[in-house]
This record gives sequence, C-alpha cells and structure tokens, in this order.
Amino acid sequence: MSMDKIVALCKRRGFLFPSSEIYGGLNGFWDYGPLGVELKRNVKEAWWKDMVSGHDELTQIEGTPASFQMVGLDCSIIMHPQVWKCSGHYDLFHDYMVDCKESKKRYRHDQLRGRWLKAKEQSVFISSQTGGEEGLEETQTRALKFLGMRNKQVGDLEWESGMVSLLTVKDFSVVLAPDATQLGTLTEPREFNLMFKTFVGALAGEEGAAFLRPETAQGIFVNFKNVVDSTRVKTPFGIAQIGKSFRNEITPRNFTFRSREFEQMEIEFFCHPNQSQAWYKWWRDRRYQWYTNLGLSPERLILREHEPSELSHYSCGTADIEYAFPFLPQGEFGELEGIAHRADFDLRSHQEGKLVKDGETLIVENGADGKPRHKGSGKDLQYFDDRVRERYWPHVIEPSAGADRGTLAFLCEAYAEEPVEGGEVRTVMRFHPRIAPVKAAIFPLVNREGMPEKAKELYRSLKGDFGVQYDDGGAIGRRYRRQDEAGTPVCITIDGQTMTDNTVTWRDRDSLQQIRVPFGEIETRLRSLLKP
RNA sequence: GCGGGCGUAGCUCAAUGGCUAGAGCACCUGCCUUCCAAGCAGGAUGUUGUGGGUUCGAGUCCCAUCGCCCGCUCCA
Repeated sequence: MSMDKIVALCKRRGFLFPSSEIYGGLNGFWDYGPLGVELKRNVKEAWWKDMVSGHDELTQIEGTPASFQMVGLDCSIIMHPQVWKCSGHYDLFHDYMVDCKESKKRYRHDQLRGRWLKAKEQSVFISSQTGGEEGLEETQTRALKFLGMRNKQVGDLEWESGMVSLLTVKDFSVVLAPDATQLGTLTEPREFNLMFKTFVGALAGEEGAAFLRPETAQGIFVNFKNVVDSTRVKTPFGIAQIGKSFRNEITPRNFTFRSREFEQMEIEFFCHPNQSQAWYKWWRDRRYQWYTNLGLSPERLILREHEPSELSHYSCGTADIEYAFPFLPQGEFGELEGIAHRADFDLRSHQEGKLVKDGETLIVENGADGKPRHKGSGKDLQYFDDRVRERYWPHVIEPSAGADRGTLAFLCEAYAEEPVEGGEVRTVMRFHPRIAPVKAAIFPLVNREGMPEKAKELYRSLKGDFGVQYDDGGAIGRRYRRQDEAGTPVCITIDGQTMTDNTVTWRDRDSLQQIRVPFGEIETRLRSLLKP
C-alpha cells in the first residue's frame, strides 16, 4: 500500500495537515484536522480507559503476580532543569558537534580524539573517531598518507603524544579531520541540543534556561512521592500520563512518524524487585495485545526483544512493539511503543544523583572533582511497605507508547482499496469502531415524504452519546462512499419502509451488507459495536 | 548536514519563452432521484510553493529560499 495515497487521503479528508501550511509548513510539525482529532482522541481515550479508568484493581488478572492499582497524572511540560540532568537526558541529548568543511561529515566534539605529530616544523593533530589499538593504527596510516610517506617509513614518524581527546585541542587550524586530506577543515564546536531550550521568566538569560520535556515519564518519577503520599496506593501500582513531548530530531521524516512535537502515553509501573521480571513480561504481552485488539494485524505487528547490547545502561530488559509501516522497506518495522524494565534507575537518580553502571550495579556518577556529576534531590524516594515493614526502591516497568505513531499505524492499517460492482474502486478506512472518528452516519434516502424529518429526529437522539453525522447531499451511493473514506462503520438510512414499519437500513462498512433494524434497537446495536 | 528528484485548481494532470493558464474528476446550487461516486442545467475554483533576477514578454530560463519524497549521514 503506498504511503502517498494515505497521506493524500489524510489531507483531503481532514485527518492530518502540515503545520502552518499557509506559510509553507514547518518541518517536523503536523496538525490534526476534524477527522484526525477524533481518531487520535479515540486512541488516547481507549488507552486511558483500558489502562487506567477502566482497570479493576480488586481482581487479580490471570497471568499476573497480584492485583494492582492504576492512577493518572498530568504534569507540566516545563520542569526543573535538574530533572533532565538526573534522568540522563541532558548528557545524552546535549552535545557539541563539529562539522568538517571538506568531507561534509559531522562529528561529536567529545568523540573525536587523536595524536600530536611533529610534521614539517610544526605540530599537527591527527584525529580519529576510534580509540585503542585501532585508533593508533588509523592515525598512523593517516599520518603516513598526509605526509606522503611509505609504509616502511613508519619509524620516522615523530609522535609527540598518545591518544588524547579533541576537547584538549584549542587551535583547530592544525587538526587533520578524520575524513579530510588537509588541515583546519573543522568548524568551531557548535551546541547541538536534542531538547528544546526555552527561558522561564520574561528576561532571557542562562539562569532562567529550561527545557521542554523530551518525555513525559520523568514527571511521573518526580511526583512518585506525592502520589504515594496522597492516594494510599500500595505496590504494585502504576501511574499513567498522556501528554506532549518535544525533541529536536535531526531528520524529521516519514509523515508524522518522526515529529519534533509528539504525544506520548506512558505508564510507570512500580513493583517489588522480586516480581519485576514477571511484571515486565506481562506488560510486554498485554501491550502487544492492546494494538491487535484495536485492529492492527499480527502480520504487520511484531514484539521485538532487545539484544543485550542494545539495552540502555540502566535497563535489564526492553521490548519494542513495532509496526510494518508502508514507508519502510520490506521486512523493516517502526517502533510504536517500548516496554522497558528500568529497575530502580530513575527513583535512585532523582534521590542520589545521576547513576551509571559499574559492573552489575548502579553507582552515582562522579565528576572530575569527585562530587556527583548531577546532584539528586536528596529526598527519600524509597517506598515503605508497612504491610511487611520493608523499605525499598520499587523497580519500574515502563510501557511507553507514541500516541501519534499509534494513530499513524491505525491509519495505515485501515486504508484499503477494493474493487466493487461496476468496475469501480472504493477507498475505505477500516477502523475498529472504537477508534473510528464517526460512529454512524444518518441519511434520508430521498429529501421528501417525511424522510428528512425522521432522519433528523434520529440524528438528534443519537448525537448526545455518539459521534454521528447527518448527510442529505447527493445520491445515496455517493454518501456511502464519503463515509467509507472517513471510516464510519455504519450508515443508517431512513427510507420509505421506515414510514410504515419503523425499521431502518443498517449498512455495514466492510461487508456492504444491508439489514433492516427496528428503530428502537439502533442505540443498543451501536453501543455493542463500541464495546472494548 | 550532504546529494538527487519534485512543487500548476481539492485531486490527477495539460499548457514550444508568446493570445484571458486549460481538461477530467471532485465540489457548490437547482431539478430529478426508493440503496452504493447515476442523470440534466448552471456555478465557483489559481499570487503556477515563496522571493528576487534575465527578457518586449516567464508556469517555462537563472539565483535564493521553504516544503515534500528518495538515498547517505546523524540519532536511538
């Protein structure tokens, strides 16, 4: 299925528009139109209902170690800057980059290193991206080439230092960049920030610098104590949040898949360390199931467990739920959701200071001065279980879903073109009724003989409880096709027979079947269609 | 960030540097219409992505810029 057609339908029918389009658009930002906003709201509401408000904490679900509670949260987008230092985002997302004017390549300033070499009466810095033995070899080869010497003249090279970081180099005019043939092709280091920087207070200045959150999860961790103290939740329990996040993606691409402003649906699930592996597996499988329940085909949806080498420094298990988007090459998948076992990394980091892995354990990362690199809050974020009088940092399972990515996957999955009688091709969005933007359309078969009045009466009676549309424009077939493109599961037509026996035509979007349904059954039928 | 391609009506596309930028579909109004984009009559639709330049004359040629797509890079 071609992505172009899906994008075109989204634009034409009002699912998605480029942001600020009349001014030429803005790369990495998108707007949801009238149909799109309903679709995305339905996705978010299905998630919130299935994960939070509809959760039964009294009953133990089969396959889980225990019953559990779920509560929600909605925290501010701008938080104390220290949050992002302790979470690791500041270090991970905040780099200085240097560009090579000759090779057009870009490097992280702190990742380049090299050796000083005496050459032609001056000192030059032969740089490399690799360290260790490999780096020594590489700088040697490059030095020979740069000086136009033969391999057997290796012994004549006059090295003035071992491998040192580019950070120690002040004068870039004597640096040979890793892919350059001449000196001084690197630009000055430029700040490269994947987090959106902003300023709190009317007066711009570094002391007011802050960041738009790159994820919603940290708001949950920093409110962990507040929630525990205010709600009587006991482990195991989860805190959920839906909200906007912001990342300065280098290459926004693939429609809304990689946007700079996006919405997340995240859960931090706090449990006893002994049970965390069991919970991790259960959440992973449950979240996969959620997507298939809402219509994503298992043929296009995979649950991919990360290789140990792929894992973040703190994680002891991560799985991605990935969808075979039409814009990806055959056999490739794009991430919809990550389910990570984060252990006690976050709570401890916000208490003690940013942690790093030391062998199998996590310790506070120290700066050059021997003090914590990023100081924590110092607040006790341990959980005290007064049922067994035990104090501990709960381990955390984090199912983190992209609302826009999920919505995009549902759009791609729903899109279908199929031949119909008469050689025509019909375009239909086969949304699960729960997420369909419009639940039912109401038509009078013709605009006379009391049909419009009867149809409007039905429309008004349903409008309060369901997203329904009224349409009396053009021929009936045209109206059906219009609703097919919007993904409306049911069209209800008031016709001549309605006037005599009080039944309507109930037309199914996918099968095109028409049945007669008594007026009084309409609401019940719609309701059962929308059951989870 | 680099390289390539593209940008004309809501959509698909025309228009040799030269007349008022057209056609089909879709859309709107009316008529007609008893079930899957039917018919008839009429109607509206454009700063040719944007800004400069060359030219008597630019949708067409040049430059810049924005956006989209593809590949690389980057990121994870």
